[in-house]
Amino acid sequence: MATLKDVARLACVDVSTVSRALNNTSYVHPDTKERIYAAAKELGYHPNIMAQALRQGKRHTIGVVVPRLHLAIFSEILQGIELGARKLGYATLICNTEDDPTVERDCLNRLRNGFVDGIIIAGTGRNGRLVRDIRASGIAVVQIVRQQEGGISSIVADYEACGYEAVYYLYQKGCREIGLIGGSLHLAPYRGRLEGYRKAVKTLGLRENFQQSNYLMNSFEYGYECMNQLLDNTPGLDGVLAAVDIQGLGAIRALTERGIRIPEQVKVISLTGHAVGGMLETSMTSMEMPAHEMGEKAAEMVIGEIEAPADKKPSPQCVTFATVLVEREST
Amino acid sequence: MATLKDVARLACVDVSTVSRALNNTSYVHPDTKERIYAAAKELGYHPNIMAQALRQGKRHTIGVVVPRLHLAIFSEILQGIELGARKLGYATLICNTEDDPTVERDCLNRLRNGFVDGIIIAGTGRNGRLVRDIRASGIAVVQIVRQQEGGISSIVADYEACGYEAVYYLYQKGCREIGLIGGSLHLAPYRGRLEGYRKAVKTLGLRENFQQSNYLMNSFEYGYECMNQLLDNTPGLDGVLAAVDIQGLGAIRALTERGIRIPEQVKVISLTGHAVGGMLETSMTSMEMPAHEMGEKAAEMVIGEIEAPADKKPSPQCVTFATVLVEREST
DNA sequence: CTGAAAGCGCTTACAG
DNA sequence: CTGAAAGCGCTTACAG
Repeated sequence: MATLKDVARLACVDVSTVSRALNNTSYVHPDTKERIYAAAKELGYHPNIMAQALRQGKRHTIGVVVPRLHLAIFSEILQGIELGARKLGYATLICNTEDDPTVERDCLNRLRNGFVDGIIIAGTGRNGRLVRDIRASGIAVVQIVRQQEGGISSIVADYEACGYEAVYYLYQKGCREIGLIGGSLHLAPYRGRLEGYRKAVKTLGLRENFQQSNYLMNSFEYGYECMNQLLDNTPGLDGVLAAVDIQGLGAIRALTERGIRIPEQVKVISLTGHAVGGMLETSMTSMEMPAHEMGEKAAEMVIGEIEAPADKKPSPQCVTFATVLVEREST
Repeated sequence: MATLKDVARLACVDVSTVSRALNNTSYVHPDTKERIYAAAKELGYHPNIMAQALRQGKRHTIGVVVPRLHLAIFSEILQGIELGARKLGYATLICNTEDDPTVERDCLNRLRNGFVDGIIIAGTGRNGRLVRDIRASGIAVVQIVRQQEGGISSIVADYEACGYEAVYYLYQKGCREIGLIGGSLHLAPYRGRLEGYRKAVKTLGLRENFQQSNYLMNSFEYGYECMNQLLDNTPGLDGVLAAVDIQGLGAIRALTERGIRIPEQVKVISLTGHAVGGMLETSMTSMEMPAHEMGEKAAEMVIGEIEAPADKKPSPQCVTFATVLVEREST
């Protein structure tokens, strides 16, 4: 790899002049400039980002830490983050933790040590202390979807309203025995949806049927298992909310296997819709969060925080997006 | 952020001693060591990776460039890459290009300039020159899935066999008029599958029905549109191969809308199965490549290349994995 | 308009 | 066993 020094030698000037010419950071005589450009081109010069970053203390890069990418809303959010970051001249580095706190810890440590100016995280919730440390050390942090730490900005959907409205929707469609397939309650999104569900069920005078399972939270099996449990334990069940699409697929499979017709006998709605819901044979009604927009907003927020002068960093804020009902064939 | 110097000052030793102690790179008196550890802990010291990398010329990080993550095989391959890299002490930085050559170019340039020791890429095929340049500049490169540049190692599935076997399978199931939904033929995987399809169809004395569309290649609409075209143009169609799962979903939708029953009237098989195929209401028969294993292998290869001494870098090699038929309900 | 020098935070021969 | 020094590749006051 050619370095500044190589270019300087070839162009017969000092490295500082080369730096100034290439960065347009002060006037350089046009002739000199031309010689420098020619030399840089001839050598195929590319600045070493590590050295630049070390020197400048800025790398125009944000890190994104997500629990999973495969069949999850995060891959959609990511597209928004990347777009937002790109618009503002930042690049994006993604770390996928598979919801493993140990992996997450390693990712965060790696990112903090000079890789990025800011971090957007949908965390496992098990590294709160580390996240706070990182923020305290001057790296901008924004939480997305999974809000965990107070005092740190976050972008979320209105999970409670989401659960609440879904119940009302099914009720209005005629359901009177509605189940909820959930997830780990130490995570805000699942907890919020349960609360909304409870509130609605209570208000409507219905029974509460909340079902969890030991399978991996974001999985087909989780939905399948819960659906079977609900069917066994709840005579008259006629509607079910699945926390995420992939659970919904499992639920649909369980219903199909028992010969139960959707939506005639049981209606199914997913509380975290992403594109896949519309592609199914019986397409799935979903509450959808504006994933793309939320990602873009997160990028804007974290970059805003990065670029704010040290004496007036913005206060942490929480932006809540409404979810919207997308009606399809499963209800 | 505390630096080596801060630790040195607090422990009353030279920075070089601190470096040696913390890295266990030569003997340091136990007492000194203890003082240093205490100091590092007290200050919450974390080494600056940029500085380390600049100094050592190694960063123990590989970059992964993929065309998309949402609903694609790449998110599954990624899990394998990450596991393989982690096992060997490397971290992974992911760049998602959305199959846009311009974005890809920027990603590659960013990665080459000091961010990573090696790159695993499933490319757009439009930055071949740049990829070769990067490799020539000493950064290890491995291509995955999409083999584009000769002279650069690659990990692929046997696309031709995949297309060939799928046709034979459908034939043996009774199909006599088999269509293929394809993708961009400048990409090796699509081209290979078409070749296999053609060969099989010819051998069996069947008609060739290859269909493309103008929609985004890896999309539901692509499959939907192609399926409708095939149905309109091919009386007696009784089997169809979709290049990727998501096209298969579109095809199934098109069939369902016309009241055509799967698999009784038309059988559907996907040539790039990933987990979603098994989760559908009518689960989809697929040719599956060992995505996880391929990812892990790619990580091993690129790291092997990184760590080989400069005088005996391994020669580029191409590893081909067999795809396996997973029979489900759509055939 | 340009050069010489210092320094970002680290590692690593070289002495001792 | 430890310190002083050089240097990775860059940028940026400071002179001139």
